[in-house]
Amino acid sequence: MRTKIKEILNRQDTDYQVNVKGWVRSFRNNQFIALNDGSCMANIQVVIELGTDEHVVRKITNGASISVDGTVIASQGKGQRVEIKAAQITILGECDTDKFPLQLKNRPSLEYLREIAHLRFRTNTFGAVFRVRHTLAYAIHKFFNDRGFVYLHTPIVTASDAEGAGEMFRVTTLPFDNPPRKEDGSINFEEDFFARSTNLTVSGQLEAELGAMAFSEVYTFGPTFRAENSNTARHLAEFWMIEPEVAFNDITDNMDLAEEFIRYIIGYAVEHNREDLEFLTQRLADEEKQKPMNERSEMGLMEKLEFVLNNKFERITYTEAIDILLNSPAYKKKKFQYEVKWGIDLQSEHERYLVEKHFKKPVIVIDYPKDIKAFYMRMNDDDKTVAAMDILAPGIGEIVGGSQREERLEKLEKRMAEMHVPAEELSWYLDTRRFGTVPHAGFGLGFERLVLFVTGMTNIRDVIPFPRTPGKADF
RNA sequence: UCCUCCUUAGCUCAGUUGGUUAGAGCACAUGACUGUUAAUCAUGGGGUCUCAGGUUCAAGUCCUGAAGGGGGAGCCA
Repeated sequence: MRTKIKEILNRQDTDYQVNVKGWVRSFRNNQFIALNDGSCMANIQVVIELGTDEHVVRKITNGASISVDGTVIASQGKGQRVEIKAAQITILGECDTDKFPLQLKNRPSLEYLREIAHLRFRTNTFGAVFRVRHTLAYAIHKFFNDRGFVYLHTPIVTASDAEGAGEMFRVTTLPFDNPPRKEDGSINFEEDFFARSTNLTVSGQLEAELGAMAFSEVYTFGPTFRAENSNTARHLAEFWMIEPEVAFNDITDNMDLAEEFIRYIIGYAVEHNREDLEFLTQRLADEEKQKPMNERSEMGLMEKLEFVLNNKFERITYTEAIDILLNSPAYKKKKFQYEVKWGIDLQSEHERYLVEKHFKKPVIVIDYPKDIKAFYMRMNDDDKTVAAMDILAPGIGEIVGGSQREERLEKLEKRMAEMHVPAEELSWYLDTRRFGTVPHAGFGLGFERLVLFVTGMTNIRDVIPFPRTPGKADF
């Protein structure tokens, strides 16, 4: 019966028999094995007896997997509370140290580790990142479940391309070299698997709205796909998104939900992954030391998370945001590259100024001009703005995008016509407005951006196990 | 997609004005070592200087192009 290393390190007593299995992180002095099984950041020290079979000892190398039977005892040395006095060591899998790229004393770069993503889980950094990622995913389900939300599985293959959230990946079984064609020469998708053109989903929102019109509160949490040629540290072609949708909620309820949600899951991670987050805090601090003074962030990672937990998000309207920017020293000194005036979409530099310089905390911006937002967002009484909301986070930018949805059929149809959204393809969506429509609101949160924020990592490719980006789909 | 920077040993990096046989730390191998903590000590092996052209008596170093990567921007989550 195997015991997890985390369990042994958490127990207060000693002098009991255990079996542990894991991977060797280091082997010192022909005597001390640092063993890790991924259950926690810390290794356990295994002490081997004099006279252990030399054939076995020679195979205890960095990266090798072993099984150890022995006794947990109070450590005879400094540096750890307990250790395992080994009675029997079995080599499960040898590791050719000459070829194994991970060594404790090497400092491989994150970029290099990305090329060996199948092995990077065995490093402290990625062990911590993906344990935190797991905890966040669990906390998300727990948050919604505790509040009576139904987890709705929206389709991954979709015929809907009406939302316009981005370029889509086509799904087809038609032959590439000689697809069936119509008389006008266009490809005849009626002969395709689904008898129509289909794509990978860019968002589950429209389908989530259908569920909210019956269950009152639903959420989706699944993969989404965007075929944009985006090469940045904040974009992936395949990423996971959380999209709650709540009937009877207005934009203020929506903000309250989003804020409570973010605070809850961060708090859950801080509570359950403290060791990992403290390691990541130190890692980030070490990385920051490489930067010039003026580029360093004012807060450490743990400090930042505590700050978010203890401070309300700032809430402003788009119009107020524009005023702040127009009156900012940065604007007066012509520091902004892009023009600032009412009606523009806020650029990265504007969002960064508001979040990182002006408010120095997460900011919720609402009531955007209708022309820069999607057709389904609810028109405000001024007829110029819509009840949209974006949550902007320091270092990440937009982490949440949401809105109160337009529940009035005539207004929705009018907006769809203005924005050239094909109403006939979305008749199922419009049915919700025909049959017992209610005010409702929801938002989308990019899971990897949340993981970035919580782990203090800076590249989104380092917080998803196997990143898919333009030109890259390894593993 | 655009701008910009980078590519030298398994990894992280030096490499001066274009000039002899391209270096260091770590890793790895061999040996020593039973209380180590990124263990330590000794010895040793390890290079198509990303690739393809070009300039030159001479190119890791200069020029052109390609590929890969980083940072920033756009699109967004």
